[in-house]
Amino acid sequence: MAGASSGSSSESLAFCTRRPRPRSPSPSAAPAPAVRAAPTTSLWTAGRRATSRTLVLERGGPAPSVPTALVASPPMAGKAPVLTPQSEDFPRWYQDVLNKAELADNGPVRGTMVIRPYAYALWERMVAEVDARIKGAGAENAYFPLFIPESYLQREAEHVEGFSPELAIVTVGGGKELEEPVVVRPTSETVIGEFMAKWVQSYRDLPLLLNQWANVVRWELRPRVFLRTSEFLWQEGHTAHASESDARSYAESILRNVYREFMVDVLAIPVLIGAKIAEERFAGATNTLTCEAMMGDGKALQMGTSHELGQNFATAFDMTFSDEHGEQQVCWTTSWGVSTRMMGGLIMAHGDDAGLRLPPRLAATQVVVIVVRDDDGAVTPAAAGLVADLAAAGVRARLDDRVSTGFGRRATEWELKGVPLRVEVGPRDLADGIVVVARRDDGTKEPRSITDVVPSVPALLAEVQDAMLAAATDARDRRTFDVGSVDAALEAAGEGFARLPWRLVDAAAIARLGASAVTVRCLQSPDGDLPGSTPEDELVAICARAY
RNA sequence: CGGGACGUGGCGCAGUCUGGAAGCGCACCGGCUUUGGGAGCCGGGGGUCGCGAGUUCAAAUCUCGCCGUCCCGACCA
Repeated sequence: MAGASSGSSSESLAFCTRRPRPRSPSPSAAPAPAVRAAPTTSLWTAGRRATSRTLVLERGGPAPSVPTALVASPPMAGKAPVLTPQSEDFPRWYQDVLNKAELADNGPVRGTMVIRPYAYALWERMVAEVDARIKGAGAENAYFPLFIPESYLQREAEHVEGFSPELAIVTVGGGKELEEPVVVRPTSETVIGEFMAKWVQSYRDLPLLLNQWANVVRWELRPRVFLRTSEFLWQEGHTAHASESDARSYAESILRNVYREFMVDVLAIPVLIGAKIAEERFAGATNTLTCEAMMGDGKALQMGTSHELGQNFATAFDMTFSDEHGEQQVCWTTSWGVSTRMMGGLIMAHGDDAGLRLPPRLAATQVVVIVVRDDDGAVTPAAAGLVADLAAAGVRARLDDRVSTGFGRRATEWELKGVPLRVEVGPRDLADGIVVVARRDDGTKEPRSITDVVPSVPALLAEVQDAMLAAATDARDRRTFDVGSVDAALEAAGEGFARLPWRLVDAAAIARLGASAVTVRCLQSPDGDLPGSTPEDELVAICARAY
C-alpha cells in the first residue's frame, strides 16, 4: 500500500514549522446568537477611532470644524449587521454580498446566473486586462460556434469521458429531431482543433495562437453563483506548435505572464502556481498548470488553468504539418482559460464584513465623490468639479450627489460595493477648503486640502492596491503550514493550505485526504515555482479544501 | 445524484403542529421635518403563501408529486 515513496517514517516527521493556531471553532462550536444581534463593537468603531486620530494629527491646530459626528462616532449598536459576518457563516456572507452589492442573481434555470451591471462592469475590466495580456502573448481573438457536432467530442477518448456527464445536448431544432445531436460547447478544443487542422499546413503556419471570449455550458450538479454555474463566461486560448517544448513553454508563459501577473497585479490576489496531479488534469491534457488562490475562509480556489494537450487533440483532428525537411509531423497543442469564477475569487479573497473590497486597478469606479449635504447649492458643483478633475487625471471617478438620501446610507452602500476611495465633501469642508478621503481597504479617513486632493489620488490608489496585495499575501501565509505527514496535512487543511512532501502522497493518502474533502491543489518545486525539472520526490503538494 | 434544512410582497421573517378573512421589520411611493455613518413622523402601494394534483363546506396550514434554494458528500473552470 505505502509506495516506495512513502516511508513509514513520515509519521514521525515534525508536524509543522508553523503550527496552526488552535483549530478554528467548527460551525457548531461558534454559538450563533438566536437573533442576529448587533455586535457591541461594530466595524464602525474601529474605523472611526482611526479616523478621529488621523483627523487630529493631520489637521493640527484648533481644527474647529472637524465634523463632530466623525469623531464622536455613534456606533451602530442596536443595528443588525449589513451582512452576515464572515466568521458566523461564510457561505451566507457570500450570498449576502451578491445580493446587497447588487452583483448577481440566480437565473430561472437551475445553475444559471444573471450578472448585474455592477458586477458586469468588473468582468469587463477583467476582460480588458486579460485580453491585453493575451494579445501581448501574441494570440489573436477569433470566434467559434456555440454548437458542436456530438461526433467531434467523441474523437478524443478522455475528453468525451471527462465531459459527458456535464454536457447539454440539443436534439431538436426547427421543430424536427436532428440527425446528429449538437452539443452546447463545454469548451472548444474539438471545433477549434478541426479548423486548426485545416489552417495548418506548414511549419511556417506555426505557432498558431488563437483565443476566444465566449460562454460555455457545463451542466453542474451543485451550482454556486460565479464559482460554479452551468453557463459561464470565459476566455479560452488554443494554440498549436511545432514542438513539445514550444507548446510547453507557451502554456507556462500564459500561466505566469498572463494569468498570474493579472491576478497579482490587478486583482491583488496572490496565487500559487503549480501542476495538477494526474487525477485533477483537464480531460485530454498531458499536463495541467494552475493558479490557486486562498479565500477568506482558508479554502482554495482554482482561478485559472493552462494545459499542455500533447498530441492528443492534434492526432484526433489530424492536425499535421510538413516540417523543414518536408516530413509530416503532428502538432502539439495547448489550451488555457480563465472565467467568471474569478469574480467569486475576487469577492472571497478581499471581502470583509462590510462588503466587497476592490483593488483600485480593477475597480470600475475607483473613487466616489460624495456630496454629504448641500445646504446652499455650492457643494455639488465643487464635488462635480473634483470628479471632472479626477477623470482628467485618469482616475475612474463618479459623483454621488443624492443628498435626499442620508449620508450614512450612501457611505454604507459604497462600502458594500467596495469602491477603493471615497471623497466626502460637505459645506463645512468647503468652508475649510478640505475634503475627507476615506480608504475602503483599511477604513481610515483623513482630510486633504481640496486643492491638492486630486493630484494625490493616483498615488493613494497605488498605495491601496499595494496594501491589499500585502494584506492578502499575509493572510494566506498565516494560513499556510509546512507539514510532514498526512495527518498533519489534514489538520492544517482545516485552517488553510498544507505544504506536504509529495513523496508522502500515495493513492491511499489521496483517499484519506479526500475523505475529509481535502485535495492536492497542485505540485510545486520547493521554492514555490512550477515543478519544471524538479525531481519528483522533491516536489511539494499543496493540500487544501477547495471550492 | 445521495443525506439534511428550507421555500409566505424586493430582502429577512412570523403564522403551519391544532384548517376558519394574509401579517411584521426593512426596502419602495407621497408629504413634511431632516441630512458630517444605516433618519423621523404621517399617509400609501405591492403577495393566486414555489408549482400541480388531492382531502375538506373551507388549505399558507393536512396528503402526494414536482421544481427551486442553502449546507454536507461524489463531479468540475
